[in-house]
Amino acid sequence: MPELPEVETVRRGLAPHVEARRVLRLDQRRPDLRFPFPDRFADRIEGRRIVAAARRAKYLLLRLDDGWTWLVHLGMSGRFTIADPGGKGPAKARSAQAGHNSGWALIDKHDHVLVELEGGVRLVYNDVRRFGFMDLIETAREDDSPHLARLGPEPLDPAFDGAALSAALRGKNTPIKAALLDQAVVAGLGNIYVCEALWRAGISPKRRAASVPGLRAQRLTEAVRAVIAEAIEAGGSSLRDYVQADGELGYFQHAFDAYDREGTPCRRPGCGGTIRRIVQSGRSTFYCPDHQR
DNA sequence: ACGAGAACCTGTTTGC
DNA sequence: TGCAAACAGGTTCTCG
Repeated sequence: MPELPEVETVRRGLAPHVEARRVLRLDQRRPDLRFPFPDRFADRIEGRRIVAAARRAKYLLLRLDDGWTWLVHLGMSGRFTIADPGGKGPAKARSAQAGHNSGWALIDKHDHVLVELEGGVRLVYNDVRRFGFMDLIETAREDDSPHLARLGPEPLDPAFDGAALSAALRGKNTPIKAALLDQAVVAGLGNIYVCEALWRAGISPKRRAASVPGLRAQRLTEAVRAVIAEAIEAGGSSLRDYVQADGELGYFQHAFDAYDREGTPCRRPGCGGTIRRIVQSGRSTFYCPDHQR
């Protein structure tokens, strides 16, 4: 899934196509994704104008002109793309497994929400594993919504500094790897970028979170910031499912130093270590035992 | 109260 | 070659 850089890339891809456009039709093709859709979901969006495409952590926030925000989480395999009226490009990127014709050209069986906007713009939300979800929240009170209320700082926000991270990690016995995946500590990191940030900061993923204060925490915030900024710059990572809004693939995966590099030489100059894979709270961690302490 | 693990769902890769 | 187990970017709930 999409971690913060991928969601930001999707946001940037969608924004010029959706902003200031009215939603003419929304076709919700099943009652739920990870959770049920809110009541009268399509009715409450059809006829509204999308005034802005924003993002908080891994949430895409489409601001509507009636004071509500259409919240989208892509889960592990969600894609939100611009459909090409000609059926090429994104349709191809969505791996056109035989679908059926619904008046929207050929659709995939995992295309769960189809949207038609003014000007002939069509959006497709596709999600194979259905871990994603959508909701409608009041824009003025969105910070109090259950989805957003407990999120920590954005990694690129200046408020995310060494002192703030130290404070968030205080008293935590869990490994630093797990702590960074906690969206209340810092919002938007996932398995890949946590591994990358720890590699850069030279911190062992097994180290107790509370033992990363002061200078180490400072270095860690800088590593997180750099990894996230570079990944956004590269248009995100393309693993199995992820594609940008226009169906193009991201490039950051070519820059991984740790993630999915088990058994390969550590790329840190002069290190000489070998990347190892371990499992922490049920998920793969990739790190270099030599320079990550 | 905290932290580890399971559960949610489908598709692809790996290993015997 | 074939089949089954392992694994995949996230979040949330339960259990100890």
